[in-house]
Amino acid sequence: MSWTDERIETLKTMWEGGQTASQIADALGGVSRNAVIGKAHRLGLQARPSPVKSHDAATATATATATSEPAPTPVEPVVVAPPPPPAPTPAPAPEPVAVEEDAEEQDEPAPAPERVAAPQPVLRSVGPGGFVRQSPGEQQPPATPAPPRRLVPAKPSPEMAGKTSLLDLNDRICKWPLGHPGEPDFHFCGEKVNPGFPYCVEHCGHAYQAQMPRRDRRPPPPLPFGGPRVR
DNA sequence: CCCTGATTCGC
DNA sequence: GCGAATCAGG
Repeated sequence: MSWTDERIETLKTMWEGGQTASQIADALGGVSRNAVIGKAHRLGLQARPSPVKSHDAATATATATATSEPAPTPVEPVVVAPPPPPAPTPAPAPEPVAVEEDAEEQDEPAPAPERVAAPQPVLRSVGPGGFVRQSPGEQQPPATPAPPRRLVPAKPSPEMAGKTSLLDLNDRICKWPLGHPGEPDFHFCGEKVNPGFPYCVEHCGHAYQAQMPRRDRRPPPPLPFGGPRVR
């Protein structure tokens, strides 16, 4: 298997969406999770909570040098760290998007300085790919979940006529994917969104459900990015 | 044991 | 560039 554009796209989308390497690996099929991780790194995607990465010093010194001098006692032994700054910075910065030449819409650019403090209960949502997403109030602002990248050529085929293509996506239409990318009739729902959400009311119903049962292994719902093609 | 991601290194 | 082997924490 080789890393085609489409597979790389899927990898990025899933990786940034918080999927584990294993999940991505067998969603793609034909690659090991190691391959996925390797590729992700080569792509510069990274920066994800890893269980293994702390290499802070302090591990070495500990090993008892029988003779005193347990610690040089750096200045300020017990001073508690200063109060944490507010800065509610969402960690993953999905890299600045380059493609966005769209003429300014006639409405406000929506700097949205004030975040609507949505009293979201601890509610996880499961996206169209069957993967867990953050609740809108929790972290991800009501923005496009998938990279606003150009996946598909403009409107190559007549089949696309009347369909909502990637290019038609904007902040107020439902981005629920229908079909698989690459397939001739792949398009998006296109309904008017449920304000504050990336999907229309109906699809929000699908997207946002309490994640109740055990975190079982991948359910088989259709992936939005052309999941495990037949192997 | 299982899982996870990170790194290395021969190809 | 690729990914198996290996490492290492949870």
